[in-house]
Amino acid sequence: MARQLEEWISSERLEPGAQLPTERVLCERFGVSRAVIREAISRLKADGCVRTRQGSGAYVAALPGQGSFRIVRGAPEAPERLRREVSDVFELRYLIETGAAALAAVRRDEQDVDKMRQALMKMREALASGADAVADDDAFHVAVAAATRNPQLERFQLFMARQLSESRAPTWSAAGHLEGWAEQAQEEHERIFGAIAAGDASGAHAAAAAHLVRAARRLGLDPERWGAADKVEVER
Amino acid sequence: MARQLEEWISSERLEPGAQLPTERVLCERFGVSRAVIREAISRLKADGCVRTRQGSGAYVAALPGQGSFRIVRGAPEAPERLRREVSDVFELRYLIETGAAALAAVRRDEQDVDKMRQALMKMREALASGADAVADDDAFHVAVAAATRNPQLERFQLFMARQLSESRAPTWSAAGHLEGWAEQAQEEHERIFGAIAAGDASGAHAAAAAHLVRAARRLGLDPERWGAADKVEVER
DNA sequence: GATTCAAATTTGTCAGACAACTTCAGTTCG
DNA sequence: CGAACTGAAGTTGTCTGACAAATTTGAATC
Repeated sequence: MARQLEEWISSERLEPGAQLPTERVLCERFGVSRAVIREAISRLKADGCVRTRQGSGAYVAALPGQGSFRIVRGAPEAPERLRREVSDVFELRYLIETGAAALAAVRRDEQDVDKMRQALMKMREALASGADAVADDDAFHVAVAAATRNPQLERFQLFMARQLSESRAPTWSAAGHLEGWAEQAQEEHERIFGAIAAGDASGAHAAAAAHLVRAARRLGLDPERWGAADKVEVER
Repeated sequence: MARQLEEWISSERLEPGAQLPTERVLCERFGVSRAVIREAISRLKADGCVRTRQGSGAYVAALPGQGSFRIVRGAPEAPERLRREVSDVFELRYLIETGAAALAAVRRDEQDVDKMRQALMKMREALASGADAVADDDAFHVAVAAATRNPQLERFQLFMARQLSESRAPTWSAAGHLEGWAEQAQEEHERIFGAIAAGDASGAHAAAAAHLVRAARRLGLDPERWGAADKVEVER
């Protein structure tokens, strides 16, 4: 229902600042009661794209999707689109996580290192027993983000981890263990950890980059062109 | 009100899957009517951290803030916190936009270049007339993101631009013109544009980095430690 | 012990009412 | 004539009570 309203607003090309029809009008237009309209509007308010003023009306604050960032999933009937989306998200991860690893290497303290070590240990155990360690995989990457001392970065990593935890499933599945994917991922994690613990920013950057590229390959994606993003002249 | 409920859920340490109290109970607990509770819950549903099943109840789907990413603003009475937050967001921008510029240099087509050129021209005019060109500043950065051919990246840029358009205001204010900030920004933009148009990935990366560092300085932030994020060994 | 069925519970929706606030036209006064 | 005041109309915010739809629960039955 809120979805319908949102789409209607989009289709109506209401620009920011424009006033929405009154609740009563919307009730008639959609053939529902005021309570339903109000709940739909409150969802739009939560999304940040509508603001209301008592006694005045409801106004468009921003276009849908700009108030908050969320990863849109392609419909399940479009596997090609989904593949493309996952690939795009991985590229975004590449930009952020490689930089985050480098920052973590500079700013981490003993507590951060401990958290990473714990996650690594759990993954090592899972590796031996053939168990599933997706949660620990997530925890490791979140610990790295937390070590940057940048809460915004940490929250973004947390957010992406949740959106992408399915993408880690193949690595830790039965097939993943057999193929050696889990072992390979573990090795990559250890290398990232080592560089961060040693305070080696460029090493951490490189290790994170290698991890992401290989993770993408394990998912059957094509990360060949990402490299352009860090062809940097070392100026310092 | 929804904010209160969300904080209550956080403070209650309800884990994903846990059931919320019934609406009637929440009514008593908060001393409001069912309609208010329902609107608050519908906001939480929009945030993706609560799901409801008719006849059964409401359940925690994810911890608050993980369903969608949004930049939380510190309360206006805490300028120090706000400064820190803006600084953190700029660091995030640094990671993403420098990489985006490099990718754009590799993937841009003639249409992308046109859009950037147009935004630049408008800013140049604004520079001459002393006008405000925040919108064109936004448009330029969005055009760069669009040129990466990664819709996720573009949407993220769009999202951040909206959150941060206030941070561009000082540059284009009357004071900004007098201080030469607008002119300085224009120069930086031209350099980014030149590198992208020429297909020079590392140049675009460096130009974007310089722009962000200087923009941060114009806001009185301290971007000294960002550099760690791209101390990369050039391996290729 | 397993199944079936009805009652209780819970969310979803509807309708009407009033309070709080905004807007605007008409009125009044300087 | 202009400005300030006034009040009515319109709009959102909240409350109340009711019923529909779905789920859960528990007792009766086989």
